[in-house]
Amino acid sequence: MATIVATHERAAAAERILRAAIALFRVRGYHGSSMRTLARGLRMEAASLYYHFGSKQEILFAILDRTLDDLLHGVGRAVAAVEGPEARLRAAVRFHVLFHAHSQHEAFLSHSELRSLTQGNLRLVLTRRDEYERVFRSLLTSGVRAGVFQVSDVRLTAMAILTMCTGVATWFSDRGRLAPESIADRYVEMILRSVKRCPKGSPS
Amino acid sequence: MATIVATHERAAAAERILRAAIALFRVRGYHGSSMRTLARGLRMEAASLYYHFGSKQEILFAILDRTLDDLLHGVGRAVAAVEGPEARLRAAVRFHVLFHAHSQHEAFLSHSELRSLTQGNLRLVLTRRDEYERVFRSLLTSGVRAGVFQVSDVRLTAMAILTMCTGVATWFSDRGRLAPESIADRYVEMILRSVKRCPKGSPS
DNA sequence: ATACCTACCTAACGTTCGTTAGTAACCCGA
DNA sequence: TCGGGTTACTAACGAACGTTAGGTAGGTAT
Repeated sequence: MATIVATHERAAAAERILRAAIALFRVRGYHGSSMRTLARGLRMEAASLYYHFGSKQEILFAILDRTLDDLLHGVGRAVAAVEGPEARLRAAVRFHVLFHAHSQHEAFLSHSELRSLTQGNLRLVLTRRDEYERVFRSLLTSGVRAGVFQVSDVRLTAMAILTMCTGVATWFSDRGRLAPESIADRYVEMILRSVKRCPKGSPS
Repeated sequence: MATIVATHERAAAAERILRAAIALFRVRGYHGSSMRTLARGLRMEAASLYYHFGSKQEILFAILDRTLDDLLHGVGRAVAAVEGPEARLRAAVRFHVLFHAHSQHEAFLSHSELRSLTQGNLRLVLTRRDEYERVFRSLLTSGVRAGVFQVSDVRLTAMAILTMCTGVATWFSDRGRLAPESIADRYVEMILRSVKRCPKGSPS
């Protein structure tokens, strides 16, 4: 029991550090943040952080690794909950936007601090990011095959959709005009308008 | 004449420094790049950089300031060259995408290194960026008023369009599958599909 | 020939960086 | 009450940071 409690508290301390690091890295960037500044925000000494993490780099990787986990599991659950390419794309886009609003800071870091990862850690993260992007590409492809989408270039369209939604993390504000749900709804509409096959023969 | 030559060479040296800084900051980030590393790439000593720029911060600001200049003038010229809300939005989007492919690195920095600016410099840059965004908002508004666009939220749509196109700077590659022109064409089509008013009453 | 300016250099400044070693306070089971 | 593990601390390491002072080689103007 003692070890379980200890483990819990240890995990909780690590969690506190990660949360503080997310907030700090988001504002000042990884290289612009020092271990001493991070520690100060936690009312600790910098050296104490090394009890929980082996290095500064390990902290960054832990943040990005977990964020990629959440993205992959989240989009998997969202897509599995409905049927058909259109409903699934709606669900995937909706999840992606909501995640980038709710988990704004870590989502932002997962894109902006890739360059601060060591080579090995970058490879690990990019592999999972590719996997995530593949979900969207395959949804588009299914829709095109089923005749409900009309897309001239699946790869490009997937990138366009993802970067558009990812951008939410850069400008979203809790105290802003629009709630995450509203933003997600409108993004879903915009995106579906641009990929849906038009019944009449107007496009391009 | 001597002074003119001197001035030219001085400006050329400053230009070389800016170009090297753009490449370096892009890869390592502002705080991840040192004056010594920057100098090494130029076969200089770090101290010599201070003959051309007052500080590291001044180099970053010079990059972002000029990029904002290019964006504002470029979109102004693009929009002025054609008539009507739809043609103008096409032109603006086209310019924005092409700029973020051709001037990829500095365009990337103008978004990713805002947080590395001092407060005063940030204010200057943000003022101009707001001005740039306003161009797109007013194009959308004109189109809605003219009845050619159908947009539920102009502000949100403008942000969506801009972040989508800005994203090009993060993934574009010279040696990639698609030329900037092709990317611009497809982006223009996607965006216009999602803002154009549908003749029939299907949307939402 | 002299004086000056330009564009760089070497050397060093004080500070901060990530990280390690060694230690002290605390809590728990025995 | 004792001993061991947990979690933090203080102190310090060498390296790297942005920046400044002062000097020097070479071209130009007088």
